[in-house]
Amino acid sequence: MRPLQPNFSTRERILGVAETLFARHGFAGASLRQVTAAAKVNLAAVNYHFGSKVSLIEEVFRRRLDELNLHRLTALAAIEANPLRTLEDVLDAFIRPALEQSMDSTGGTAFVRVLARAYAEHDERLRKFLSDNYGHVLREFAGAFSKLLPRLSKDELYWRLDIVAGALTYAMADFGMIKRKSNVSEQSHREQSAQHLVRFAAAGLRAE
Amino acid sequence: MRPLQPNFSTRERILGVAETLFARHGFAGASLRQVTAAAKVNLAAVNYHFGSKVSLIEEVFRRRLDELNLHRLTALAAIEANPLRTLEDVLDAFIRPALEQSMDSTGGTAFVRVLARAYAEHDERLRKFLSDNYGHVLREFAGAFSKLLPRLSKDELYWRLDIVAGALTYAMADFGMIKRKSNVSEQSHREQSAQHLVRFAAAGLRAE
DNA sequence: CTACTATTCAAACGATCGTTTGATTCGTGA
DNA sequence: TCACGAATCAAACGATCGTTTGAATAGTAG
Repeated sequence: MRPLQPNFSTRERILGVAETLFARHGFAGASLRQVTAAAKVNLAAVNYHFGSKVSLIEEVFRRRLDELNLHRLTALAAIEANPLRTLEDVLDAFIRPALEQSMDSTGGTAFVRVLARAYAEHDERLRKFLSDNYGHVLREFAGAFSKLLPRLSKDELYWRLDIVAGALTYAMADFGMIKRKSNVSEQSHREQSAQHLVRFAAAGLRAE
Repeated sequence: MRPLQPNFSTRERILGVAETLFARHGFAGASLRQVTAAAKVNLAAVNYHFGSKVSLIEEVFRRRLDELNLHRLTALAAIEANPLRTLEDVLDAFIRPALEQSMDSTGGTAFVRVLARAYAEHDERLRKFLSDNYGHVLREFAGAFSKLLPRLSKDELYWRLDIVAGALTYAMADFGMIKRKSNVSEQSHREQSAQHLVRFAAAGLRAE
């Protein structure tokens, strides 16, 4: 038995369905009744396993972001060991883990849309949660970019990184016209996406 | 008297407050009771003047987008008359009207955040409404970009325009780290923003 | 002034929200 | 087998949701 260890199946099923429905209808728009019905679990299971809807939302983020940002930092560390590293390398260290995760079989596709929603939400609690738990990752990358773009002022760099983050979030969420052609695999589609984003972002960061 | 012309004050007050609260809490997150309370009007006034919450949301978009896209098309037409037009000119025609509107005194700041939410929402009805009413504007701009980027395939162009749109939406919504310094005017802040966005987007579109 | 419509208002509708409760079932250690 | 905590369940809580109703008020045309 696993005392104090909540039922894995129920807990994971709730997290997966919540991720999907939060991506589709937003945090306020997806109700716990929809979530639990789709997950085929009892309504009370959410409060039993997570305590509240807010905690469930935070856990949806934690489950993906812990792994994602670990991969990002690992990739960044590997890049920084190379003295010949380029802007494209650093961008790739940031973008590729996100695209790879969004490709995984356990439904990471929905999570990038949840992330996009988080950007759109101005909810103070959610922003504080993300900043408290993952702000250091963004700070590390900002430092790496700063070294590679010495001619940019700090303000200017932040300006551009903000745009890059927005474009990345937007593109990854698969908004708009980007549609995968049926004759290219999901794998190569993501590979192309990463190359596009890296090239586009590098050009923007280097402009002028 | 103005028969069939709803009370201007009440109607406008609802639209303004709704825009602010939709930007802050989302379409599902902002209730009609919050809206009408903040607007100091009766709860039933929303259904009286707009019919439903969905219609109110659409009217919030229509009020701003009619004017915004008119300005965009006007600016584009002026640009296209010039045979020496550049990519930056077309981008400016798209970006500047949005930034100018977000600067106006009647609270356009909130609207760009509503727009960002609309991008994040996957709501089919809302997407169809926007596509039906304003899709032709995007199509016109895509044509203008296409002429200036003849070496890009149609797919490649759409890829990049999608990223540009994402970056623009994100940046305009004032997300992340971009903060106006207290010693620069709102006017020059927006001017700088437009220049940043145009420069960044042009570099990305021209890359490779 | 009167008649009529446009508008505002308080109140209530049924539905759904997140959360809590208390009983029941499950699963294992002793 | 028994006991006990973990987990699930149906049911209900009060609150809030969007919407509707019917009466009260405002404001003008005749």
